[in-house]
Amino acid sequence: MGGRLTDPVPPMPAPPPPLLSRGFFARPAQEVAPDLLGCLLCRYAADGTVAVVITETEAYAGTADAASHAFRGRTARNAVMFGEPGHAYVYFTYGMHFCLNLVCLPAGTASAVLLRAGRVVAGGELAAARRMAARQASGAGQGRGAGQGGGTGRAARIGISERDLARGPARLCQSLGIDRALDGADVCDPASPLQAGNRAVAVPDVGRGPRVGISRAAGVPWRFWIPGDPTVSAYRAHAARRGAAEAVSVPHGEGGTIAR
DNA sequence: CACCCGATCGTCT
DNA sequence: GACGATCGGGTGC
Repeated sequence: MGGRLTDPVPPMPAPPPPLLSRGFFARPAQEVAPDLLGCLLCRYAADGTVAVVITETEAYAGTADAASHAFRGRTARNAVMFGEPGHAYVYFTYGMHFCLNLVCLPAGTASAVLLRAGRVVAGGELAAARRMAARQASGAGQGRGAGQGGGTGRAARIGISERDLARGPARLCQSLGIDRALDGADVCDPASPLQAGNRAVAVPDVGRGPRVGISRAAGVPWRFWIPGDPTVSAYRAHAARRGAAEAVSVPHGEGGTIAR
């Protein structure tokens, strides 16, 4: 599907609510993360606009945080995290997914907030189309898809519920059409393809608990969410390494540095 | 509903 | 040469 080159570019909607300031992001990630709940995230693209209200976030404290991509210092991949606050740090993971972070603290320090989930409030159809395309592209299920509904199989069924459009960090990126091309985008710039706006909904309460899917610093409660919101993703502990021997003792006393 | 597993490849050891 | 800041489908209780 998708637009033809002759399709007119949709007009940019009126500017979203006041954008978040650079100063908003120039704070520790663990302070910014809960404050981002309820805020808007708008993605402007040639094929349309999609906006979400942020419902779940996680803070990563850079070189001081063993779970952060910046823990071991600056590399080509995480360079944006060491730059100005208010920019997008987008990374590719598991060979097929993208995740979006917003950089915190002044340049020179690496810190960021991972956006784990959102509620789509504009551009739902486009978001659903992107989600479907992504699922199809990754060869959903056991190949063989072509056999049955193949040829005419178009939109006969709606495979994605509204709540699942941006439920999870990779799904959120799919719905918003975010990939590495947006690494470094300034979300405080009104001319940017990705912008973050002030709170669009009240957030009377904030849930807090351990971050999802990490193996190091697994107990640190730096995940934040809007309690009761159905778009918040499910908690998953880090997957145990398959094939890894269980009782293997550390060959060379790693010391007692294992924080549990 | 709670696990379990495979897909897939860039990044860092 | 492992190991992921994941997702979706499958199995089993």
